[in-house]
Amino acid sequence: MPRPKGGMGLAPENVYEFPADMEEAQSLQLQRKCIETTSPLSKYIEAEHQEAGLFSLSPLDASLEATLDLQKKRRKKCGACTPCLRKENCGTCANCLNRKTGKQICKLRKCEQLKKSAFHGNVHRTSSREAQKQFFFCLPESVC
DNA sequence: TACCACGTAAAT
DNA sequence: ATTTACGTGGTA
Repeated sequence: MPRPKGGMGLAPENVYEFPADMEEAQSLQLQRKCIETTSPLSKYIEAEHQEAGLFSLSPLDASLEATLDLQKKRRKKCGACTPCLRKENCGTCANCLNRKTGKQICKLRKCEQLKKSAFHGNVHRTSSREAQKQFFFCLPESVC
C-alpha cells in the first residue's frame, strides 16, 4: 500500500503514517475531527484506510464522540490564574489598542489556560497549526 | 511569530 | 439586545 505523497511537497518523510494500532487510530480520529468533520480530506483518509484494510477512522465510538464534542466547545477562563484575577485592562498592549476590530482580551488578562492550544492542550498555537498542516502534507493536490 | 480581522458562542 | 472575547484564518 503506497503511502500518499506529493501534494504540497514540503513534508518530511515520516510526517504521516497510517495508524499502527487502535490508540493511534483514535488519536488520528481526534485530529481529523478537530480539523474538519466533513472535509474532502476526511473522506480521502477514510477511503485510504478502508482500501488498505487498516483501522477505520469512522464511525467514531460514543465515548470518543463525546470527548470531541467537549473539545469543540469554546473554553472558559479558569478564573484563578494571575491574569484572570487582574481587573484592569493595561490599555497599551496590542489587544487593548485593537479592541474594536481585534475583539481580544487584554494580554495581561489572558487566562494562562486559554493561552494553550485547544488542539493538543499543552502546545503553543503555532505548533498546533503545524500539527494540522502536517495532516495535509501527504495528500495529493486534488484533495487539499 | 506577533499582529490584525472576523464570525459567533457565551455572558450580561 | 448588547457586550465580551474565543477560535481561527490571513498576513507583514
